[in-house]
Amino acid sequence: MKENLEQKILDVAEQLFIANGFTRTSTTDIARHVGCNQALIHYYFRTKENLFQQIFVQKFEHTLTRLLEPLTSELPFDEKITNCINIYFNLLQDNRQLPTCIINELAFNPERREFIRNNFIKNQIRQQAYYRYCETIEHEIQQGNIRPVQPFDLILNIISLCLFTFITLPIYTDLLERTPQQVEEYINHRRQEIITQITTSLRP
Amino acid sequence: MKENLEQKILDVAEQLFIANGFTRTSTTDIARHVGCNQALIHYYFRTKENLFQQIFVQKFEHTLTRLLEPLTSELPFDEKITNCINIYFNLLQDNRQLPTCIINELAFNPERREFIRNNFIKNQIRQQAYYRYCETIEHEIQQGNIRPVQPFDLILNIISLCLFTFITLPIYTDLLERTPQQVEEYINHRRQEIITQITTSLRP
DNA sequence: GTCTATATAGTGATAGAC
DNA sequence: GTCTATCACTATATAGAC
Repeated sequence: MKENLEQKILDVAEQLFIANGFTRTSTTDIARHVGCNQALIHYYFRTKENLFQQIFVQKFEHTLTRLLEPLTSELPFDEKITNCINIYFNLLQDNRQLPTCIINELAFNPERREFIRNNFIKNQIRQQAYYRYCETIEHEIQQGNIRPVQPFDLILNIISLCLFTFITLPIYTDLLERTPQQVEEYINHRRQEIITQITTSLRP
Repeated sequence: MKENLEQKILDVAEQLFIANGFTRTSTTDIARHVGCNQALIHYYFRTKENLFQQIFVQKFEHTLTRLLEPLTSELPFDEKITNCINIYFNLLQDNRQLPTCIINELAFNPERREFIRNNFIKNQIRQQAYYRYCETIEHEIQQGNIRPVQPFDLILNIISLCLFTFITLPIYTDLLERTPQQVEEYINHRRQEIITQITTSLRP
């Protein structure tokens, strides 16, 4: 039963950590949802911090990779941007609470930033992908296809607009009393608006 | 000493809550920073929740008002947008951790959204300011001065870009190992980029 | 590997002396 | 109004039986 239970703890913990954050999730909580004793959580992962970090690192790694993929696709440039935003939105629609959790942990916890800095920044494959993306942007600017913009700024603009939609989604839903269907419509509306917003802002 | 101490507790609590969030701040923490006993916090505010809510509501109210002000200024339209982003950036530079705290509390705590919904949404003065802003946008669109855009989307775009800069500021600083001076340069760079980004995206 | 029991520490909150 | 002492609770983590 070992393999199964360890994985189940990971799955349940992931769900609870993402939904409620690290401090709001207790090992007792996790155990109850798994259907086992609280001591077992510590048997497999020794500390709550270990358990969290394992999940966090895996999610972070995965997200970082997925973010860079659409930037280096072989599509023509204007389609590439649209494609990129669409992929981000698809990704976010399947992981609505993840960005809030990640940003939250990184914003409030210097040690977690320290950890990420030491383990993720110097990934060569990702760096190459990023350089390739930068070259594309500079090429498009030189060709006069888009306005002068720093590649890093463009990424920030896209991520800001996409992520913010989902970070504020519970707020939007509850404060404006939206039905689930209205929320889906809102997400797709924002998706289109952001595509328009980014592409029009890039015109030279 | 009453008046002074109560105010000092409020000040210290505000600082700690904004820096670390509600769950990460204990009343013992607050007392230690104030230089008094922990029981005193409860003497003045009875519960930690009370203390937090008092600060939170005041900050939220204040922020909401400040956000609407620049949208209804008497400036010509193109200056108005620039002015608006500049004011938001000034506001954020003086309250760098506030948006993370507010969004965090609202994102993870349904009761706090419920509370905000019941107490802040139906403010008549703010609603009038918002309607006035909407009319301006629609007028500019009809005149052909800007592209068709829903007023709510424009606000969301601006807020997304501005807030995200500050929400991710600790991450940017630590992960890329920026000096304080570099961080200030980055903020001002983003300020200019966002102004460019929004204004160019509005061209018809 | 899984359980019960427990050590240890921290929390928010209250009672009561001064 | 401010303090000490303490309660009731919850948390993480570990020891040890099975």
